[in-house]
Amino acid sequence: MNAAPQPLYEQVKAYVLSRIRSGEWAPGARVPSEHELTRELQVSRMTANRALSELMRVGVLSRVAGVGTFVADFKAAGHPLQIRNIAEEIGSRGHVHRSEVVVLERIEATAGPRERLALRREDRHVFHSVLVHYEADKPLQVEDRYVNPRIAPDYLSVPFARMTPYEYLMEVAPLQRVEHTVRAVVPERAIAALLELGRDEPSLLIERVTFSRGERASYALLYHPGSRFELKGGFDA
Amino acid sequence: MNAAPQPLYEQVKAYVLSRIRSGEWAPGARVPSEHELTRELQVSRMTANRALSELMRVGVLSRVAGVGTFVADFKAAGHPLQIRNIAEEIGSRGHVHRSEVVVLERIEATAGPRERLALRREDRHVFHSVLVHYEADKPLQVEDRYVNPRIAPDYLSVPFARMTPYEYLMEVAPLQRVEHTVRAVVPERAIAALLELGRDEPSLLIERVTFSRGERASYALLYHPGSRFELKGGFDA
DNA sequence: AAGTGGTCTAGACCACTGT
DNA sequence: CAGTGGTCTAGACCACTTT
Repeated sequence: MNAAPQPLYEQVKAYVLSRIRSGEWAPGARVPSEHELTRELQVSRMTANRALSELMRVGVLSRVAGVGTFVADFKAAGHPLQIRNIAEEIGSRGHVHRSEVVVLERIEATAGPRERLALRREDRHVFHSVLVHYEADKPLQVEDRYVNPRIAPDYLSVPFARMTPYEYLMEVAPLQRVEHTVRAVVPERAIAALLELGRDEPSLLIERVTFSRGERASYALLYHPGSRFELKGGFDA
Repeated sequence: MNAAPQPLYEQVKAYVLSRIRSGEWAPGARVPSEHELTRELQVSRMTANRALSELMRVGVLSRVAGVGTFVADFKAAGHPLQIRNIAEEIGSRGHVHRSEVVVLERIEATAGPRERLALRREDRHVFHSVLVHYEADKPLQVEDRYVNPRIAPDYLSVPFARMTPYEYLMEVAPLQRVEHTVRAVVPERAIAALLELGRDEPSLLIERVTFSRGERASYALLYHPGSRFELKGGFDA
């Protein structure tokens, strides 16, 4: 995987993340202090500090000066300014990602995908997949995706048990541009059921069109439970 | 060496940012190396490193080991979540903006604003305003805002018939940083009524904290009708 | 060879928290 | 009071790039 050894602080991060992932350190639990890590892992305090600080920055840990470091209560948060692989995002929060394929098919292109993928008249079909992504066994995203067959002709035979559609598309089609729209909606019943939402519970919907090699590669509707998902961002003026 | 209010590395960041803002260091220009900053600003190399690394992380600088540090090229595409004045935004769509003040008061700080504005113990009160912004006579945003009195002591006497809270705050407090969170919610009844929403209609909620002069200036809850509002963005990879 | 950023150490002082 | 995280220093070694 990576011939070069990881930096020490990355090893410390991995150590902490693995303990969180295994459930050994549950949300709210106390994490060893910098001083303790210094002794346990034979690293300097600055190195322990860097590891814990970075994990705090990405929301995995919560630190209070004078008190200690704790596993953060998890609240799923995506970054509106980045496109991230949801599997990676969940992993970086110290949780297990799992996905289920609900639909994987080739269909006649309907108006919505047709328009957003800017299909030509002779393109009659598109690939269509619906997956549910789970974070710690709770549904976090329903991914309703339409794929341009010109870009990914082998889409139907991708082993989605082992990789996400996002990962596959990144492999076969260099990402050029992304456009997205964020809305609050009450999803239709089928989507709500997959997200295990109650009646009239709101959902954060991200509509995303990706471009590759000058063409529209994929059009995805990403539904998230309003109660468990938020987009975070920030910037300096 | 450090009796200043801001940490040293923040001062170094401010130093670099001010030179970039003034145009002295244009995009692509070389920024002093860590070693040079060490001499120029009388800080240790680790401190200079932290400042430059953090500025790289947020996209202001670009660093290449063995080469140097440079001012990053501006991104061609805008951020999906820009801070915009809602009055301007509505105006740019060719519609009439109008707003109504529902609440304008000084209240005892409760836990939410207290935490998000990082108020000190001696700060007991905050300013609180609720406005409804209309686009072509339809409510587009309910702005529920808490303001740090240290930053805007005259907030209660601002003529909000003529300017938005956003405009006023931009005048009295230079905007330094913004953090926001986007969620899909069903708003409480009072908010829903102001937005003229039906029961269980979803709303896109933007929570926004603004920073000025190193302090948290304002904390706003911006509710939008899910059926009539969306956030759009895009960028090139 | 000289300069750069990336990392790491072993100390240090501080403000704050809990007991 | 002892423990915590936040910050800071003055060194150090490394891999890398440019001259």
